[in-house]
Amino acid sequence: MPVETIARTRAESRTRGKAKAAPAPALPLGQILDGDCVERLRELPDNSIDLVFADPPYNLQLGGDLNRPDGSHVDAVTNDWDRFDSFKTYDDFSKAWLAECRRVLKPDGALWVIGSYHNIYRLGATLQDLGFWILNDIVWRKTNPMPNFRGTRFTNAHETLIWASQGEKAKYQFNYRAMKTLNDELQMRSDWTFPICSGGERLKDDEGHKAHPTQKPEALLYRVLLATTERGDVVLDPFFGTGTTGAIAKRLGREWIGCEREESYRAVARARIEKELPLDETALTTMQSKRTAPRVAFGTLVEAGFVKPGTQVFDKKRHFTATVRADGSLVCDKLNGSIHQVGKDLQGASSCNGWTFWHYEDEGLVKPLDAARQLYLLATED
Amino acid sequence: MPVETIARTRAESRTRGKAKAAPAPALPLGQILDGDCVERLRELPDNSIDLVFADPPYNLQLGGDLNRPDGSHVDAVTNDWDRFDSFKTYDDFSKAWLAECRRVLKPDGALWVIGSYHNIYRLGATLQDLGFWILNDIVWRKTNPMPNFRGTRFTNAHETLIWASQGEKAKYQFNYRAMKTLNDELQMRSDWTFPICSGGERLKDDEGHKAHPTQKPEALLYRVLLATTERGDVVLDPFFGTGTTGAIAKRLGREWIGCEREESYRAVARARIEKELPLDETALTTMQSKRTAPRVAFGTLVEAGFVKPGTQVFDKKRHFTATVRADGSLVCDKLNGSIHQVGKDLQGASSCNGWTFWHYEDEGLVKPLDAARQLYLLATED
DNA sequence: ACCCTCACTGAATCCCACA
DNA sequence: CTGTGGGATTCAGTGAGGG
Repeated sequence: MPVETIARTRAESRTRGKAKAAPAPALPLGQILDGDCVERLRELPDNSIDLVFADPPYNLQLGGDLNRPDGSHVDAVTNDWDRFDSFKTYDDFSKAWLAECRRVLKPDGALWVIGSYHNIYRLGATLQDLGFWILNDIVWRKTNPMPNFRGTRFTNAHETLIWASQGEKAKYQFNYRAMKTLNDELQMRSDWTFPICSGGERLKDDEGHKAHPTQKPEALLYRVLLATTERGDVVLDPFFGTGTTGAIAKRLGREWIGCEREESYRAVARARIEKELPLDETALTTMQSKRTAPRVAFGTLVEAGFVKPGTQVFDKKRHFTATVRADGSLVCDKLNGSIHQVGKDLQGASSCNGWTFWHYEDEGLVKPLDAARQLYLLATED
Repeated sequence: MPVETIARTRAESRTRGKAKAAPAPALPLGQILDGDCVERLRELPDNSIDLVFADPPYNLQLGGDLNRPDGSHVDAVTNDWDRFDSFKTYDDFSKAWLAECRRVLKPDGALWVIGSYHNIYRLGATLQDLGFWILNDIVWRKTNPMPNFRGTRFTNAHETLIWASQGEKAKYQFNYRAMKTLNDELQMRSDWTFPICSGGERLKDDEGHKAHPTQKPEALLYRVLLATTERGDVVLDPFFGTGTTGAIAKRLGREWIGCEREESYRAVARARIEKELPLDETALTTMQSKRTAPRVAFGTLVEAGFVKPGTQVFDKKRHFTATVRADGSLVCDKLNGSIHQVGKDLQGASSCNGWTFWHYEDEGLVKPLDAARQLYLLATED
């Protein structure tokens, strides 16, 4: 059975009953609602949202100041919006906004929440109490977490996301194939590894201070939206902050609605999303492709002329350089083998994704081999 | 200095107030209590346990004859449970055994629970409600999880552990230095990677079927006990299963108590622990934190001639220079006081560790004062 | 251009013995 | 109980600046 047919059959068999072409006109798409999210959500119609992504206050309850061993001061989250008197207060708050989310979500919609050990057990229990059905919990492993400066506990190196449907029997969107492709043809697991949001991605105010204390990395939202929405879906973020959800939704061709109480955050988010450009049709189609993306061997790209034998490939820091041979193997000094094998041996690592490890130059730009694979997939699709 | 001596000295200097040498005679050390854990825990004295490790069941239908804490009978299979009823029952059950654990734990004891997204949010919220204070949550990343065969969700590749103390202000045992050593001199993080329990480690019955459906890997218990107990501590496991906790406790020189309702599991556990051999003294000695080392006043080093009065000391960048006086105080311009005080004032910092801040020259080499302290400790041991 | 050093930073429930 | 003060404690990354 041709893969395309399989895919179309699956698409046709879906019964989420979305009306993509004509979303309810009342929805304030592409807007950041101003004010308390529970109140503003009340104004939205029932059954109108495809996905909620929520990054609520964590209720950190920090003690005194904290200094690094070098004496410098740690800039902690001490904002008013993160202060709650008790678990009861926090649970009541959670129940209120989760219940509104549940109402505005379509029956086949789904919800993501993110938190740390301070609040995630409250949130998880509350959403279960409300009838949400947990599909997975996801661990975001930080490659560069803040250390535990006093040596008192384990380094808190992860945050937790919960993905839940409207109920045990409810349908939900999961783009299995897109996730498997993204993960080099292995099933996407429940542990995701990303750096924290820093560098150029971290939004700053005019004085160079971070615009928001807890800005999330775009890669996280990218994966969430790619995994659990379709093009044109409406994504709601009740704690919009500086608008990472909106920016990535726009990039991926999804509609979005945000709620945010702080005008300073809203202003940053508006400017940011304004600048964001949607990916073009072809890129989105590839990513979203309903056909089963065939597994592509590197050798196929060489065969097809997308990578020429003799091409020099190198890692990002140009510590290693290898040469592509006609059969799709690499050679570097005395080592030779697949792109994965050689990358692994050179680094002395236990494994290596050659698609992302090796790079080549194309029109003066350095690109990962994976870019060639995408081009190939684009060209051979029809 | 032999490590044993260090360890003994440090252990003696600790003030957690344990009575290691003579644990309460009533404790059934090295025994697997037969029956419902809530009932059997009631027979244990208050404040007698150092650590609880619990791997509670979440498929409550396993037992078949489940009783609510109020005594009413629940037939999980035939009763038409609604969601609320089922969560309520599970939460009541959790509350019952967690409360008993809380009672038998010493004030400075701690608790571990392990679970998956099915039950961990209930457990985490319940233990918080009871007053336990979460110290970390830990993600066990499985190197070889069961794939999601139907491609409907992310591969569920982890389980979650929660580590909690008796309360916000309560003390707890954390062997920071041992963990850092175990992790190649980097702080141990909150994500741990282990394979699932399989191969020779997986206990089988006579017919080759696995003896217990959820046997945990020994490596997991090894790290838990190494991190949060001392030698001689009493570890309680209320859901003992095939006794991984007991086996590793015995191996690591910890005392243990188990509860298990199923005779078949108890039999497997007894045989297993019987065969387990404790590690010897030398192997059990772990890296100790400086925090537990005997305290040496800087003046003692001056008295003992390890640092001569009049010695010039300076910070690493030689921004500051001070002179050692006969009483072990430093003087620099108009400032004088302890090595810590002067370092602190000179930098305008909130605190300063003079041992590592100040340096001196010895045979042409620049060394921190801490080097002199180490020499003194070596020379004066025993 | 490249390398090296230094300064800075990130959702953090972050000390403890002794007087 | 509180207050005092000794002194233990950090990883990956970005970016600026100098050589």
